[in-house]
Order: sequence, then C-alpha cells, then structure tokens
Amino acid sequence: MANIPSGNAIAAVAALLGDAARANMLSALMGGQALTAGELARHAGVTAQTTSGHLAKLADARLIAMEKQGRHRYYRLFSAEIADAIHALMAVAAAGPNRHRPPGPRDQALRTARTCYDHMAGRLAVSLADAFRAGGYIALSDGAALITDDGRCFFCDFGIDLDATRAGKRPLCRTCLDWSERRPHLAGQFGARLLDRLLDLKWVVRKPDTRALRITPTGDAGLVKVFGLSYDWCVGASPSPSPSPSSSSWPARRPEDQNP
Amino acid sequence: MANIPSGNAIAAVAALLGDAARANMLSALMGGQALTAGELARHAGVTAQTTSGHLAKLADARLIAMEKQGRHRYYRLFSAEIADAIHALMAVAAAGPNRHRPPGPRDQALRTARTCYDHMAGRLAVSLADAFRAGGYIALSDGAALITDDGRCFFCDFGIDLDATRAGKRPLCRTCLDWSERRPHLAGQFGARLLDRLLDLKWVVRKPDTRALRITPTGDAGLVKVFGLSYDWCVGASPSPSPSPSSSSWPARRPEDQNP
DNA sequence: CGCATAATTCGGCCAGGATCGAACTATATT
DNA sequence: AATATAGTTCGATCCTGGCCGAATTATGCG
Repeated sequence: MANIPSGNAIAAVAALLGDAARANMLSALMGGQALTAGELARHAGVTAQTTSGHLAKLADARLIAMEKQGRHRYYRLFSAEIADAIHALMAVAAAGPNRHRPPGPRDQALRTARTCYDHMAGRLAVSLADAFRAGGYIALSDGAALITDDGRCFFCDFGIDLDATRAGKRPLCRTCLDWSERRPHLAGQFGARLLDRLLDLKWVVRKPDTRALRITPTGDAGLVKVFGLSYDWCVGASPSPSPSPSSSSWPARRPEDQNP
Repeated sequence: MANIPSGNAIAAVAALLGDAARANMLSALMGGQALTAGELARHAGVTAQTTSGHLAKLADARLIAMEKQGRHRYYRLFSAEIADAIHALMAVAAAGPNRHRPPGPRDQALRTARTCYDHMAGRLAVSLADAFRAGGYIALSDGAALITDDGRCFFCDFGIDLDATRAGKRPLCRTCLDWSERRPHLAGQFGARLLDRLLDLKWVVRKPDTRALRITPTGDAGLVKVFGLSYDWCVGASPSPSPSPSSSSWPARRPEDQNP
C-alpha cells in the first residue's frame, strides 16, 4: 500500500499517453513546432471532434499548451519535462519485443537530421557532438556533457551566448540518446540554442510536415568550415551537389539510399 | 500521418503504465528489489488473479522480468530504461495541475534517504553529490556530471573500481532530478555502484517493505569522516543518537518532523 | 499422503472511454 | 450580409479491458 498515490499519479499521466490517437499527436509535437488542431487530427488519423476531446484532456493535464491565433489554435508541448517523458517511452518502445521495424526509405531524411522537441537529433547531431568533443569545446563522458571554457568562447563567437542562458533550472547541456543513432547528441538549453542558431543562419531549415531538417548548401559549407565536420556524417543522406531547386522539397530518395 | 508508427509504439507502452494497478506495481518495483506476485498484489490493491493478468502483460512487453524461486515468482524491472521512463513520468505527474500533496509523516523517511531503482535518492543522495563536488571528485554543471581523475582514485580507494565498470553503453554517471529534493543526485552506473558499496559496508540498510533506507550508526560516522558530510543533510530526519533497538523498524515519527 | 499457500487460467460482468454524426460557435473572406 | 473554414459541444453507440468468483496447477510442510 506504500506507493499507491505515486502510482496513481503515474497512471493518470501514462493513461493520457496510452491512447494511440493522443500518442500520435504528442509524437507530432515532439518536432518542437506548435501545430493546429486540424494538423494534429491528420497526424492522429481521427476526426476533428475526436481530436478536440483529446486536446482538451491533454491541455487539462498540462501536457500541452494552447495559443489562439485567429481562427486557429496552436498546440505545443507544455514543457521540456513532457518531451523527456515521451522520449523515455520511445526508448522503451524501441527496445521492446516488437522490435522497431527496419527503417523504410521515408525514414532516411529523419535519420540524417531532425528535430527532437527543441534540439537536433540524427546523424548531424551526433556528428556535431563528436566534432565539438574533438575540438575541445565540450567534455563528453558516458552520457554526461560539460561545456569547456574554450567552448564557451567558441560558441559565443558563433552567436550563442551561454552566460545569458544560464538562468533557470533546466540543464545547460545534457546528452540525449536517440533511437536512430545509438550514440549521444546534445540536448538541454545548449542543444536548443544551437538549433535556434542554425535555423537563424539558415544552415538548416525545417521540412514541412515532418520533424526532418534539410541542410542547406550554405549550411553544408559552414558545418565543414566552422565546425570541421567531415563529409562522412552524411552517409546515406543526399551529399549530391546537384543544383538544388529552391522549392521546399528535395528528391524523396535516391537508389543508393536504400541500404539500412 | 508521418509519425503514426512511433506514436502507436509509445501508446502501447504507455497504456501498460496507464493503469493504476500496474502503475502501482511498477512504482513498487522502482525500489530496485524484486518482489513476489503476492507482494505486488498488495501494493496494487487488487486480487491475486487480477495481478497475475497484469504481470503477464508487463512481462510480455518486457517491462518486467520474472524469476522463479520455489513457489514464489519474483518480479523486477526489466531494465534501467524502464526505470528512466517511470521516473520521467513521475516528474511530469509531480509538476502536473493536481499538485503533489504535501508529504505525510510517512514520507519523511523516504525524503531522507531512499532507493530509486538502483541508486540513491533523497536528502542523503543530494548531500553526497554536493560533498563529492566540494571535494573535487565530480564536476557537476547544470545536470551534467563527470567523474574527475581525483574522483576516480578516491572512489577506487573507497572500493568502487570505475574502470571495471566502464563497459556497456549505460552512462557511467548521470544526474537524476528527484521529486522530493529539487536538486540533482547521482545516478547511472556510478550511482548504482555507490549504493551497492554503501549496502555492502552496511552504512545504509533497506527498510522492509519500503524504498526507504536507514542510515546505520556506522554509516553516520563513516559519511561524516570519509565524505566530509556535515550534519545538516539530516534536517527533518532522525539524527537522535538514541540507542537504536536492533529490531527492523525505528520510531515511525517524531513531533518535530512534521514540518514540510 | 493430506493440507496450506503461491500463483495461474477461465468465464462472465460491467464501466470507462474512444469514436463519430449532427448541430453549434467563432473567425476570416468576399 | 453571405459563405467557408477551424474548432467545439452534445448525444448515442460500441467495444476494449479491468475486475472478481470459481476452479486448476505448482510447491512447501507436517
């Protein structure tokens, strides 16, 4: 009888995540962008009425936050803690008995670079973590991450003032082990600021309707020049220097991308 | 439609945690000890038949593992990832709108020192983290933790050989923000080894039927002498040097323990 | 061997909750 | 004002899944 209250509290939250429709909505929100009720309905595959009910419940429990804008209502995850919890559940699900199926071609873009709530994940993120470590800007050891004094200067020069971000109880820099790469990348406040900065610089841009990120030609050059990223991070991605059309979508896949 | 599979996978896991009976069982297992089906039934407040069904589901999904021993079946959490996920949900639940009620007197022992799956939590754990930091054995920065070279030597002398533990993908040392103290304590492989060592030395012992830990007189002395722990960590705990009866339970509470 | 205890399986009961159709409110567009 | 779109509320339906009673299978003890 000892832990009943804490167990019930867990159950209340988990039950909200335990419905397929709601889980898919939250999963979509893990991209970090606020989405409208309609978009979430499409993600979940249910009607608008049903979605409305779900969103009300999620908002009531403070799992998501809502902001009205015109006739749209934008929903986003309520906090980084929520994202953490969802992330932990994804890790459990991926390790479960019904193994995460091999990645379809659709997933290639996601594996290359994507957002994970407010920071980056995928090959790009892992390679950046490696590069920062090699450059002596961060100390990485078994899941722990510290930004060195050198790193503090370096990132400040790059446009990320970490001293300004220090406030608040959220970890400055922590690692995040992802389902695609099995190696850690950078999360926490630093991870969030880094993504912001790369988006500002337009080194990466969000692909519409996905969590995937596209690395722009500028970004490609910048990553190599400023961070010393070698090209091998983009194995399986699209390294082709083909004159990219300025339209928002790139070729869905290329033949040689097929292998796992 | 993009994230449907991952959403469904999350939902499957979360649905298992989303039942009060199962959540209470798992919550009980967060103490780190394996429990029998009967004990879990009592924790959950349901009959044995119902419990059996729940345990089968949890085992099927690899959230728990079972080991037969005579006519008992001992259940434990399947992995540290599961514990992480439950922990993350606890954090969300604690931050939720139905605020975590003020701690009853029962909780005082838990707040002082308890297990959190395989490591320690509560005031003791937070104070240890502080002491290690002050001693230069670990570097703590905003949720990240690194063991220094000094620390490696020190802990080796204390009986924790970290080089032997390095293998495996589990983080060596990470922090864990708990619901009671709002400050980080040490988890990961190091956290687990530390708890093991303190139990070996009998500096702390498990209190039966709870996640609470009791600090023995030996432990009290050792913590002060070896780790330089000051007495202020036990505010609200039972610092009384009363000749402790050798029986398993100590006085349930003392009047001055009442304040939050 | 007989008895008690631990745990499971089976079957039936019942409630909570997910879903959608239809009607309604609010905002934007023309 | 009329129309279209975003979103919500209400009511009815339906089904999954938790729960227990009863019976069954193991294991330990005298």
